[in-house]
Amino acid sequence: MAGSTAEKIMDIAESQVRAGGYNSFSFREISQEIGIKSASIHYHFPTKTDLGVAIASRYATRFAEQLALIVTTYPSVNARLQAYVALFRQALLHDQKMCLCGQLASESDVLPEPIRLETRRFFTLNLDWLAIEVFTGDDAKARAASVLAALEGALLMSKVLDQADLFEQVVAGIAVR
Amino acid sequence: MAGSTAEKIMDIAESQVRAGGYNSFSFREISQEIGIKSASIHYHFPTKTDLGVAIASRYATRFAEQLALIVTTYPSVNARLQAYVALFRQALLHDQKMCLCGQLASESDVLPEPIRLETRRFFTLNLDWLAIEVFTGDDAKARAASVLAALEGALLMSKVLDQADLFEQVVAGIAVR
DNA sequence: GTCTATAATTTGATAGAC
DNA sequence: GTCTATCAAATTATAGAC
Repeated sequence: MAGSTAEKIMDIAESQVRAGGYNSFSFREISQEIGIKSASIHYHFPTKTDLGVAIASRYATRFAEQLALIVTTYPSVNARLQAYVALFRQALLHDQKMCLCGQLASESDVLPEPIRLETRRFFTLNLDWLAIEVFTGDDAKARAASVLAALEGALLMSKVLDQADLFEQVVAGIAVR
Repeated sequence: MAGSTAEKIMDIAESQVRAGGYNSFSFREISQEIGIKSASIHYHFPTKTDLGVAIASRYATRFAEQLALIVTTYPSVNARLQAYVALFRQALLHDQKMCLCGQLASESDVLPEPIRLETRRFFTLNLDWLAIEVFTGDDAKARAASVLAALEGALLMSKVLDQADLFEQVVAGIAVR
């Protein structure tokens, strides 16, 4: 866990949210894990909303960077889709947790508005990317929605049932055409 | 909102959880909505965990009853799948919220064990039903997982983006074979 | 069954010293 | 940047009167 204190705070906050949701993480838990006092966190992130926006924004931006990298790396739409699926697989295997924005989406009704907007940004940028860089034709948007829904749902099921192979079973049904 | 006080409590609790998650609902909010004091809720449900188990168990049991009804009503696997999808569509359109157990699944890491078990029961009974009453063949389990993941993910996306047509786009890609 | 009263804990947040 | 000290609010929960 390298990086500045602010980055450490964000790393732990993201981990907590992905485990139990926005209302499940606290400044005190984060501070104890880092080894500082909870009051010190307010120096880096004045309010909890500020911290929530920061991790959601970072997550969406990092994802967008990965998507851009996929486009420049793979000319084939099949390879792009495979690499895209791998992004979600990593979330499950490496972190054994939900997609951060999938988690936030489930509680979007009670999120502070700025956090909800960042969460929406994640979903729209994913849908747009799939509908432009992977799928073609009249039903490109619909197919994009199907893929993203399947991946988010697969993460959800794999998490609650603690069965990583469920994710692979769902992934096996995903194809470009 | 008819029924006994206990049922009213469960109705409101379920609504709150489906909106913002398990850590987002409180005895005080429920009591204010009903018009009693929060202490009175403890008479019906001694602890918050008890209430959480009650609504998760009721949700899973009701769902199981619907599944049994579908089997006796429709002989065709196509019709069964269509009726199954309609169960999730109702959750979105009528309540404009997540599936209760989909919501609980996302926070399963921080749920009290009895609630997590009820949540798991919902998913296993759905997967088992789909793999027996709708799909056939070697990949029946995989196809069942794909359908449930797509539906849960579709609810998630439709909720956060506030676009009910996203659900229909995903549903359009679901078929028996 | 519901009430009042209260306890014990946790939470996000601020002020000011260092 | 981090600390101590403190605050106001919300939370689940209990005891006992009615």
